[in-house]
Amino acid sequence: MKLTVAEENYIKSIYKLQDGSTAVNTNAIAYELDTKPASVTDMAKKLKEKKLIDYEKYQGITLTAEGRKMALQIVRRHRLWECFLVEKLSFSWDEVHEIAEELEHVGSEKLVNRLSDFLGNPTTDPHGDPIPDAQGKISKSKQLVSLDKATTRRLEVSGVSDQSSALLEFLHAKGIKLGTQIDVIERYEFDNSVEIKIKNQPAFTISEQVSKTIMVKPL
Amino acid sequence: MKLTVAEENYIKSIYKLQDGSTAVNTNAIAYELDTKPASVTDMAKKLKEKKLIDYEKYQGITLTAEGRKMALQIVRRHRLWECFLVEKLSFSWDEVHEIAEELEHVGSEKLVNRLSDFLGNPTTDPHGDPIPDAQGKISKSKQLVSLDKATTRRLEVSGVSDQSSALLEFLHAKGIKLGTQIDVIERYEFDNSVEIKIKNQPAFTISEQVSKTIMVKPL
DNA sequence: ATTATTATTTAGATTTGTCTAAATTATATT
DNA sequence: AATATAATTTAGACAAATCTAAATAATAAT
Repeated sequence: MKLTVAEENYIKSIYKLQDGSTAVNTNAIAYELDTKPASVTDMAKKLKEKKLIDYEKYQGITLTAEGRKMALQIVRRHRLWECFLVEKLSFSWDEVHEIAEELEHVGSEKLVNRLSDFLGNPTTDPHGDPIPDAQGKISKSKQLVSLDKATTRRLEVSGVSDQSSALLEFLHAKGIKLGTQIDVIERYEFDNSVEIKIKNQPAFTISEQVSKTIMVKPL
Repeated sequence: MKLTVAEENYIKSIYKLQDGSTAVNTNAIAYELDTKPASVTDMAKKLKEKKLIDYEKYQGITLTAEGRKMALQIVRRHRLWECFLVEKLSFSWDEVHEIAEELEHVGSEKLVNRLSDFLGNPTTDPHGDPIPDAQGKISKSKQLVSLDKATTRRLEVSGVSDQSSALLEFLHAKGIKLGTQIDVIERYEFDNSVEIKIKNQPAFTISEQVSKTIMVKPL
């Protein structure tokens, strides 16, 4: 079944918000897609008609198996294009999201699979998020910890859990990117800020807000 | 100015049909875009409003300077993606048009220019058509002859002037692709068919209809 | 020059995706 | 439990892009 761009964006948002098996509520989707709750209700009826979501009035939304399959395809396309943009076209980490947002809707099965081959069938995108394979299999989570919860001194940046341009630009400016090694100098309890150091740079402090979004693995 | 996909497709068709300075008529555009003349009239009003075309009732359509600029950008994007698909993702000559038709509407200046760099700034696409540069400069024509008008025996295929899948598949099946060397064995006057030979293959005959679409350069 | 034919436009309707404002249902608070 | 607040849905409207059918203009043929 061929979906419109709008339908794909709804499916993607529902997938993103539906963590585990929680039903997603109208307001959250509206906020995520920068639209109005009433529009979400309208679209919910269409997607239910197409059997991509389960939906009963006032009861929230969950993806059907079919819907989840579609979502994973879209996520796959998005993340593969992000890889392409970063690795082949030398875009920086923080520039790719919006462009991939457009490219992900180009729907040729063959194109996606060839692109994947061309990139060497990567399993994670430049933000550290896993890429579903052609069958829709995806490694469950990043199995990473956010910087504010990490327990070791020396860490490697493996992703960010927020993709707003504002944040990505901030990280870019600070020289924090995928693979960057970080030493935790100090944690300040009064505001949960963290002082960190990246090699060849003076130490600096980041807020709790930011440290919550930086996903790291211990080294 | 950001255009919708529909608007871009109209601009592209008008550019394609408006050879030299001829005004393009409603019916031709409708046929090209597989739509109805009435829809063309509707869109013509919008595009005139946006100053992309000159249009007076019953007088046909021509692009303004601004419209031509847009058209060249779209053509550039289309042809660069075709290069990418053929050269990097190993698509065959006859598969790329439809996919590029979708990719061409992804509108990031930076993306197109990076893509061009990545491909080594090619000047012609896999069909032999010239690619406009970032400033919209394009080498006027293919300066090639169609096979039915060629005068020399030995030729090299440099493009096709028709991009219907039917034709491209036919050529693919016959082993005729960009760069293929052809020897003209015989021309039959009664139906203008041409007997040709490709190395390592038995000779075969193609109709006038087909030979008119194959663009060649003498060797 | 009149008529026939073809091209083009208008008028009114449809679909998709959206919106606002009002009504309804669910949830939280006292 | 009654009421306030928040979430959700309905109803009715709108813009974009399209369509059909009818009307009008341009062109060709007699």
